[in-house]
Formats: sequence, C-alpha cells, structure tokens
Amino acid sequence: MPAPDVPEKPSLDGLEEKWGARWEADGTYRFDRSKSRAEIYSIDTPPPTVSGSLHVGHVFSYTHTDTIARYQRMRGREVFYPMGWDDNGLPTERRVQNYFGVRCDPALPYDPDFRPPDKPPSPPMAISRPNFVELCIQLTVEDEKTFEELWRRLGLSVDWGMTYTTIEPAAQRASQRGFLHLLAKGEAYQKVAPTLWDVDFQTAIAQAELEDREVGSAYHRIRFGGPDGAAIEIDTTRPELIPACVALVAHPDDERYKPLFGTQARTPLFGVGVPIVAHPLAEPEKGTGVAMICTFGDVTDVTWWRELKLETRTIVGRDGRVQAEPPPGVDVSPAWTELSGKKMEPARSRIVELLREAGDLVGDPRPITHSVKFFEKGNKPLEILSSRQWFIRTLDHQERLLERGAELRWHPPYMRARFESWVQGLNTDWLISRQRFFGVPFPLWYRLGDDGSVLYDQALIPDESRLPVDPSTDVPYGFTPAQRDQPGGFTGEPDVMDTWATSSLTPQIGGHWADDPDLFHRVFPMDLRPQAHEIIRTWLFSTVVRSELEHGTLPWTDAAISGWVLDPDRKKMSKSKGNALTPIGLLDSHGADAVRYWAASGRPGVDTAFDEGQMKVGRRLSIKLLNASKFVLSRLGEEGDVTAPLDAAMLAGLASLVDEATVAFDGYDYARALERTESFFWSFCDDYLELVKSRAYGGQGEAAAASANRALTLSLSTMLRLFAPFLPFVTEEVWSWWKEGSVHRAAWPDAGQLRDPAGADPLVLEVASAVLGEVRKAKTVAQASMRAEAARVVVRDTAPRLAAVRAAAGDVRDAGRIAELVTEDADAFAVTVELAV
RNA sequence: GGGCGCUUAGCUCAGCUGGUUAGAGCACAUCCCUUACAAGGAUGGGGUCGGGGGUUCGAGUCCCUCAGCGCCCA
Repeated sequence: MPAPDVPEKPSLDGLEEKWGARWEADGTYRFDRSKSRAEIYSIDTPPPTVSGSLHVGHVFSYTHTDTIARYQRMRGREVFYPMGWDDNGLPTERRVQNYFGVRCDPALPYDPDFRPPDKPPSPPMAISRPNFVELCIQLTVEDEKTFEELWRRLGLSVDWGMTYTTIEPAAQRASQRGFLHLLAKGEAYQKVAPTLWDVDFQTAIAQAELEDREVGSAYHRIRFGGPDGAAIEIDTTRPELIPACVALVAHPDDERYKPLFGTQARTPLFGVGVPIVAHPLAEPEKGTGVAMICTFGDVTDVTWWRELKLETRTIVGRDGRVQAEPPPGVDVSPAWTELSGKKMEPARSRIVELLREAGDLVGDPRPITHSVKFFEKGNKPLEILSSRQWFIRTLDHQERLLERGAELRWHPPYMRARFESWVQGLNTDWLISRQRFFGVPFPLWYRLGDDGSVLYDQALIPDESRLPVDPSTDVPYGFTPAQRDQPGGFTGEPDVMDTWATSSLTPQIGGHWADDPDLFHRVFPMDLRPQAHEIIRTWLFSTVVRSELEHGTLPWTDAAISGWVLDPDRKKMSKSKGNALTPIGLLDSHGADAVRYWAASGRPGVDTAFDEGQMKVGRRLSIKLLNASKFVLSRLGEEGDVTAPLDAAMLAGLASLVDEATVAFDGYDYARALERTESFFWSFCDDYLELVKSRAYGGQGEAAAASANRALTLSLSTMLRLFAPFLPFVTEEVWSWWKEGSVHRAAWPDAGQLRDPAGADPLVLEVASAVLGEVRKAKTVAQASMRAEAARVVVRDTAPRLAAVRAAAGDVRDAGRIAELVTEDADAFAVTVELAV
C-alpha cells in the first residue's frame, strides 16, 4: 500500500465541488445496463414538480432515498436511480401565466413568430395553445437546471444520464400507450356525468384532489308553497340554487312529512312546481327535516337525483356564473334576470334580498361553520357540473388493489392503513380528463356527423407506432387536415390527461417501457418507491392501479414513506415559512454532509423538526472524521497481526456494529444505521484512540504497534464505509488519501473479517475505558490538565473484569499517564486515583 | 363518526421481541491551550418515561381506560 497522502490541515472546504465533478467525470453512479434483474436495485424516484421550488422537505426525503441507494450499491447491487421532473400539468400552467402574463386561448391559431412580452402585461395576453405549451417547456427547462444543480450539490447518487420529464415525447408515448391499452381492455371509458368542478381553473377534479375545508356559511330558512296552501319551510346554505331546485325531500319515516310525499310544492320567487319525495339520506334532525334538492348543490344532491330519477335544472355555468338562459321549467322572470350572469356569492346576496322582500325568508340567516369540498390547489368551493369526462375503472378492482397493498412491504408498516382506507373509501372511478392545455393529450379523435355533431362513440385511435400524437394538430388515419372540424370529418379530443395519469407511470417512463423493452425488463418491477405520506392516495395509489391493470403486478416490492419537516411550532414546513431557509442557503452555511446528517436522522415515516443544531452536529462529525482519519493515517507504521486484546475487543465491537447497521439498512431504517455508527465512532475517538495512541506510536514495541496499526486501518476503513451513505463527501475525501477508487463503489463491510481474532473479549475495551474515565474525572475534579500524571491508581473489581484491565494495562497506564496501576479484588467496580503533586 | 401515529431531561430524539442504577445530542455549569481535533477536549447537574388501572418475580416496553397533539378516511 502506498503511503497515505494526508493533508497538513484537513478541511471540508471545497469537497462538494471537487467530488461532485469527479463523480461526474468518473461515472461513479452510472447505471450499467448489462446487469441482470437479480443484480439490479431499481428505484422509482419521485419526480419533483418543477414549477414549484425545492424546499427543505424535498432535501429531507430525497436524502433518505439516497442513503438507501448508496447502501445497495455498496452491497454490490447495480443501482438504477434516475431522476425525473414532473413538469406537465396545472402547476406549470399557473407559473407560466404569472411569469409571462399570458393566458391560453385554444381558439387562436399558432403564431410561429411569437415572443413573450418583456414584462407581464395586465390583463394577460391571449395566446394560442401551441405557443402556450412552448412557453411551458421553455420555463421548465430552466427550472430543471436549477433543480439538478441543487441535487448534485446535495450529493444524490443518481445517474444524470437517465433523467426524464413527464412532458417529454417519451413520457407522452408511454402515457398514451398506457391509455390506449386501458381503452382496449375497457378499463378506460368516457361518460357524461356530474363531476366536481373548479370554477377558477375551469376543469373537472378527481376524488384524490379533493380537500374538505371548514368554512363559514349560514342557514337560510325559506318558505315553499305547500300543496294545501300551507307553507313548507326548509333550511339551506345555498338559497341561490332555488331556481335549480327539482324536489323537496324528507326521511320516509318522518311523520311530519309523510302525508306530503307524492304531492307538489312551489318554489318561492320562481313558482316552479317540484315533487315532495322521500329518501333515507334526508336527516330528520337537521333543520326542519326537509331539504331542497338542486342540480347540484352537493354530492348528496347527485345521489338523490340519480336514485329518485329527478329532473335536471342546471343553472351554474363552467365559469361559475349563473347562466344566461334559465333551465327547463323555469321562466325568464324578473328574479331570474337579477341572478343571471352573477357569480355565486353576489347571486346569493341578491336572492336573499328578493326572498326577504317577497316574505319567503323566515327570520334572519343563522351563521354556521361547515365543511365544504375544495380542489386542493383551488380557493373557491367546488361546483358539481355535468360534463363529458374520461375515467379509469377503480371501483371494479377495489379488492384486488387491497391485496396488492397487502403484498407491498411498507416502511414503516403502519402506512399501509392510509392506502387501505383510501381504497375502501373510493366512491367514483378515477377521473383523468382535464379541460386544460399543458398536459399529455388524449390520443383520440372523433368522427363528426353530417350535421357537424361529435360522435363520441366513434373514437378514432392512432396506431401505437405513431405515438405520441397531438389530436389538435395531427390527423387521424384516413382523413385529411381539411376535414378537421367539418361535417362528416373529424375533431380532436380537446382535453388533456391529468398529471397523475402520466406520473402514475413513472416506473414505466423511467424504465423506458415504450421504447426500450430490454432495459424495462431489467428494472421492472422495481425495488423501491420512496415518497411522502400525503401522496399515498394519489401517486402511490395511481401507480399501483396502472401497474395492476397494465402488467398484473405490483410496480415495486417496497415503499419507503418519509415524513414531513416540521417547523418549531410543529406545523408542516411551508414555503412561506421556509423562505428564509432555502435549501441552497442551508448547503452554503452547513455543507451537504451536515444537511444530509440532519435529514438522515429523521426516521422513516416520522415527521421531523427542522433543526439547524443537528446540522451543526453533522458538520462537527464530519470534521471529527477528518481529524481522526488524519491521526490514524498520518503516522502509520508497519501492520501486523492483531494480537493486543484491546484491539481485538474494539474490532469485535465494530463487527457487531456492522451487523446492526446491515440489518437496519435491510429494513430501510437508515436512521438507526447512522445513529449506531455515530455512537460507535464517538466512543472510538474518545476511548479507543486515546488508549491506543501511545502504543501505535511505538511506546510498547514494534509488534504491539503493528497490532494497533492493523486494528486502526481496519476500523477506519470500516467506519468510512458505514458513514459513506450519509456523508458521501467527507468519506470520499478521506478514502482518497489512502485507497484506490471511490468509497461509494467499495464493498459494504464484512463483519466476519473483523471477528478474525476469535478470542476477542469485549470486556477489555469496556473496562479499560471505564478506568480511563475515572482517571479523567479525578483530574477534572482536581482541575488538573489531562496531561497531569497520576502517581498511583487502584482498580477494585471482580476477577474477570480485573483480568480484562490487566490485559490492557499498558494502554491504560499510557493513556492515563499513570505511574503505578494496581488491581485489587472486590465486589464492585471502584477506582482510586492519586495524582502526582 | 371510524382509523393510524405520537406523548421519555429545558429542546430534538433513541430505547428493536418486557430483564442490571432509563440513554444520546443540543443547551447549561465547571475545568483543560493535550503533537488527530480550540469551528476542540474532559467532567458534571438535570427525568416519579402524559394521567389512572391491570398482567408479571419484574413494565418506558404488554393489556384496558382517560387526556392532549398531529395526520388519514368518511
């Protein structure tokens, strides 16, 4: 072995630039696709949404994954670890709209010379869909560069040559291919149905994107005309929907209303006759016990409408305003004219005034708080509108999905409950169409009838070899561009797929399912899905669905669920609060290894407090590693067999540590592996290094020094490898002082090798350390320097422990600067120290 | 309303299948310039393990119950 090349003053400065560049140049993390499936460990990495910004939460969870990747690589697995960027979909649209001051108008033609305005105009400039999509791509390319720089800085060991994005042609091909397969199997279908609708984004929303929010509202008691001339009073929070009312409903057992079932009531202001019906979902205790059913006030209205086969009176348009034309059965009256064109809140205020004037409002509105459904990214209550949408069947597969959830190994295991309660609570199939622009288009056209009507049941489907297609510019087989939107011709499906419909295929996209089947079969089904717990119902669930329907298998064997980063108030770290603490700023002030140390101390699935103190500890640990390594390597002499009992004892302890860390990593408990390794390392520095120092310098002869030297290099090499998944920069630096190649491609330590001296007695190190501790305490109490000499030290203990002390007597004397070390039999451990005057 | 998780030192957390006197780091106090490390080191004080009940020779650990916090689902 060449003499180690140890710097005079080791430092952490510059390690990230140095090793980041070196790993890139050497292809340290490059994936070798010649390996077989059994040799490969593949990771389905979460593609971050590039339109947002990376925050400490991302740093936290991606570090967890990276420690696993590095561990598996050292275990000899060829790690497939691509990074993806999720750039398609609504978040990017929103960012582009704000950034450039534009809005998409699909009716406009493409302008090849379009340049975005220098500064965002107000109101936003309308541009064509292709121009809009170009801006989206332009901006995401920039964002992706920034993201990659941060990840490189953090030291993620991904193969940057395998990066994918969810809007690139290959991803679109995979997404459209997957959709066409589902269509062929009948697992994807379209229908016109009441769906949850966000009036600001003007798109349908899936069940998984819903959020209940407690909002203030008010009960309005309203008088309907009863059949016998008497009034029927109902309570409603949405009086503006009176023109949409199609029935009144009460519980079938409600004696108060039994006589009225089958008769008619008249709506106030509009005078429309509506039936009075019975249904068990009506709650007798709520309000007056009778409610109005509208098109559609909430999901219960939809149930009633469907089960009781009621009429449809739509009054809310896609823009969230009351429509111009009244619905069937409602006349153009002064009341209607007042409401028409208004948004919901003004419409409500106005109708309350009208009701009051007409004497049909009983008392004053009573304020309440209730929970209302919102789009998780939206800020207006969702409406329910009837529209044509595409769905993927999930309700038919609930049992099968639950089985898959049970098959999957969850880390931690209790996270499975989130998946199960979600699957059990499904109430609609998965709605995948969005009335938006920047997304993967549905690869479909429809024939147009001779009258120009769209024949939705006559979809025109492209050959797979043509994918990806854009039905707004591409033409179906057998048609000419001139036939677009002409009677007897064709029209493109205008909707795009929701982001999740594409990102549910990340194993297929990352693994190149659609364009490189050889690679795909080497990496799929994958080993690991790492992700945060709040997207179990979206990303994890949808990926399981797609894999089940496409391949009949789980997409991965293991799911590692990370927790959140909490701020000091125990709230989820949000962007607004995290602003002052950008990830790059943290890396600048603490260093990547230190930030990783903090992240890796957060256990799987557990929400973890943001703690810069822990980063300082991580930095201190890294510096300690440099210094301890310098000590071990800078004065290294000949190595020989491990003969000293103290050395053998230390190595035995190290062997146990290796076992523990290995078991922990195999169970995805990286945090435990780190904690144990760190704890061993500090004891190693505090006690073993102090005890062995003099002997390693030759104080007890050549053979004794040779034993120490062997133990020191063996243990250092082992600890560097145990730390390597957590502290990739500093371990690589130290490794480079004396080893060939990268520590990150070195073999994970083998405990058996460290146990070679079979007779090792761990007691030797334990008792020697305890005696040394007592000597230090005596010196501290005497306010003496640690270099002060002890004239006489008496150790009292049981025979086996005294034997252990004697086995390391020379080391203990040297470390404690003890002139005379005496042992005496006793029942309990006790040490008396006489310091030299 | 149903479910999951958490509650251990001032703070952040370990404590795996029940077994000596409950641990670590940070913070705090005192001391020490020691040829790996002063961006350091040594030593120390500090906890009736959320409350109550039970099982057991023995409970932070298992069971029941109550409370608080967080989350998931309806």
